[in-house]
Amino acid sequence: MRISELAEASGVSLPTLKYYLREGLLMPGAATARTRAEYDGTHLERLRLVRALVESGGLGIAAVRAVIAALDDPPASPHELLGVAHHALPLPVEPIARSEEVVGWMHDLGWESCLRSPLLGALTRAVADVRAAGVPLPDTAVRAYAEAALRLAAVDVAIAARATSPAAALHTVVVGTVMIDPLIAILRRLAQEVESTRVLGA
Amino acid sequence: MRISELAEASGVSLPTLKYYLREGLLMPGAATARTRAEYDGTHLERLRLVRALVESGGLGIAAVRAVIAALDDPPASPHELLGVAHHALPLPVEPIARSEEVVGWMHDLGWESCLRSPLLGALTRAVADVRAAGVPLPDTAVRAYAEAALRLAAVDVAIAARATSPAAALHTVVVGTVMIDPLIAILRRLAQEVESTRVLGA
DNA sequence: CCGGTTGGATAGTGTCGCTATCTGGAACTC
DNA sequence: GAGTTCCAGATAGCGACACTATCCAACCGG
Repeated sequence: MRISELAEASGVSLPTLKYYLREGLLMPGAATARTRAEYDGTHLERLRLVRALVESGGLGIAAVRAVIAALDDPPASPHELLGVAHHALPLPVEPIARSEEVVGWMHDLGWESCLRSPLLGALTRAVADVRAAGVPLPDTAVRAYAEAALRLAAVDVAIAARATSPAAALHTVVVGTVMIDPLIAILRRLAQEVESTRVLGA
Repeated sequence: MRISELAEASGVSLPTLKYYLREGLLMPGAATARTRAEYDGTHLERLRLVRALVESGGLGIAAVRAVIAALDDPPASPHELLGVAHHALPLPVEPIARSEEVVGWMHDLGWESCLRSPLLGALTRAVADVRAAGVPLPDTAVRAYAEAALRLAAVDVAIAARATSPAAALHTVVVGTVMIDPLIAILRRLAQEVESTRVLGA
């Protein structure tokens, strides 16, 4: 299809398509002449990915480019997969130096495999920010959140394990990680309503 | 303290302080003269809240203003508390018309108390976006996510229940809801590493 | 009584994600 | 083959946002 058809099929405006081409978020079509190129389903798919990452995932253009670069260059072993995925993704908050407290939590939880993760710096920052905002956050609460997070992660891994190729698995993990965050945020708020009516009665 | 001292104590630049005053995010100090005002600990506290909401929570100025307005006007009953809190908070994604599917999920989960929530439109959108990005998302996965979300919410409610006044509870719920989202996102990624090494072996 | 700070107002900055326009050329239509 | 439509590539502009800078008159502290 031609670019105008791609615009119509994807719902993305033609100037925006050109912008994405310039920024390298969308690969060029097959040139059929010096002023004509042919686009296909892969372009449509890529566009859906880009729009989803930007709109629902809240990623910036540079972050989307990094994600795409990672997806185009999948690791050989499933072992490195998460590392590549998490490295391509921006952190939810700016990390600071990891605190003793969070390292202690990792030990308590038996999460020794995370001790080298740069995410611990982000976790330290997130906890500090919550407390700075005046919300009490005892050890037990973090522990409970972590245990619930493990259940979330079990679902994530189960979904990713169904992928048929490393490339597909990487796609699922990267996109799933960033796009399911808002899904979980919404489910959490709904669950708060459920839980609070349960606790407080009608 | 004077405004310049407030700037130094809070780490927020003086022009930014003036900006927050203009935007109504920071209440005016007690005027000691026509060109002099006195600020105190409450201003420092408010500033910490604003910075946390903006930097860690990712809220815009308008959203912060709405949150602050809600906090300054707490509801009488704990029953309305969540409604006020959720109403003041921006949705993680732009909602669309709720689908039959998500309504069905609410019934399956026994979450009938959510059937009127505007969050269902956002949930519909989030699910559609995940699928548009090419990640399979079966019923069972959403169900499992929802059950984990219920555990998260149980912790939220337990934290909020320890507040001593409706105003404090509202503060905890609003701030906790928006600021703990990134915390959960980070814990989820750490848990993914744990879970994947568990499943894939070393 | 005078240098330095303050409140209030207004204007400017940098970033981001597009959006609009221009140009030369190619393709389709009749 | 003339007329119309479309396209790639390049450049410039826009609107929102979160600040940031500057100016001025008032006023305090020494």
